[in-house]
Amino acid sequence: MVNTDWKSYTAGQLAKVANVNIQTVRFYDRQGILKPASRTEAGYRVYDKEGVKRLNFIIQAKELGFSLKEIKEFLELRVQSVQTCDRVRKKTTEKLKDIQSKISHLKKLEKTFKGLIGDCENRVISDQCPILEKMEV
Amino acid sequence: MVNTDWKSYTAGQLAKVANVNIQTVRFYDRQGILKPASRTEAGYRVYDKEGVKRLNFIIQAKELGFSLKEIKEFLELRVQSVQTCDRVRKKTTEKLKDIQSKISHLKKLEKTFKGLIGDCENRVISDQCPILEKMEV
DNA sequence: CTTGACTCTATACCCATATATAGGGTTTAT
DNA sequence: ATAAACCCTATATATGGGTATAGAGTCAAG
Repeated sequence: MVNTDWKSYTAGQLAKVANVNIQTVRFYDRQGILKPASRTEAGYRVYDKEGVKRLNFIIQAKELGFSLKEIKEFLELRVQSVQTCDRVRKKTTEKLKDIQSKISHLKKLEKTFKGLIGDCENRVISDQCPILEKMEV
Repeated sequence: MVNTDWKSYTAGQLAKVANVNIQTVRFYDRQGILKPASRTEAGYRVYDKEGVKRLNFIIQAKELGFSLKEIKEFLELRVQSVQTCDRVRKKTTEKLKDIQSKISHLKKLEKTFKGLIGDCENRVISDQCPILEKMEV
């Protein structure tokens, strides 16, 4: 029985499914955040499903305002031994705070935007910047 | 009675309170997102509290993954007339979706990170990337 | 066994977002 | 009235995150 769960992708195919430029895939490889599972004899990159997942994670994290450097750190976090555990917990806890702060800021922004839509519907006319007016920054 | 609520800031003072480089303040001015309330005779930028709010908003929004161009659009959103209303509502609704999608992604990430800290505390050792393992992207 | 569509590396280029520097004017405290 | 500490503009440089191009190899279909 063949493992139908194992699908491989060339750099170009991976780029296509994730809707990015092939150069971006190669760039991420060079940055050390999207290494292929292997290479063919001819040197072609071979990615598996993990690669797809990884690339999608990178794209998503970028949209959330994390830098490639931070994303690299995320992807490198792992509890390989009891020794590394403390370091990982520290780093993770730190990043968790970032995440929670982003969520809370986004929620404020969400509220502000909803208010703006409401004003819009009620024809509340004003020349002030409603975003700044409403945000209790 | 003097209006003690009206405090003014030079570019340098504004930079200081927001903890950014003064060049950044000037850069944002040039980009049209942080225009001073006025200028002195000598051409010095004069900012008021609104400027402080505005700069803080810019910094925060940048952290949430919005570009200066998007931030500019945010700050320009206003219901000045019934005519502009539809455009504003459309734009705002669109951006609201962005915001909500970011919140939902961040919540997943939050969950993943919490799980990772838990594993760490329970000494769950693994060589896999826990972030990708746990994320149902 | 060649043609078209891929792949590779290396290198150059690009845009957004700053930061630094040069050269000069202004303000303020002494 | 002068020195230190600001401010200004203009311009050059830096950094992150790609994107494009050149030159060459690989692979599958006809």
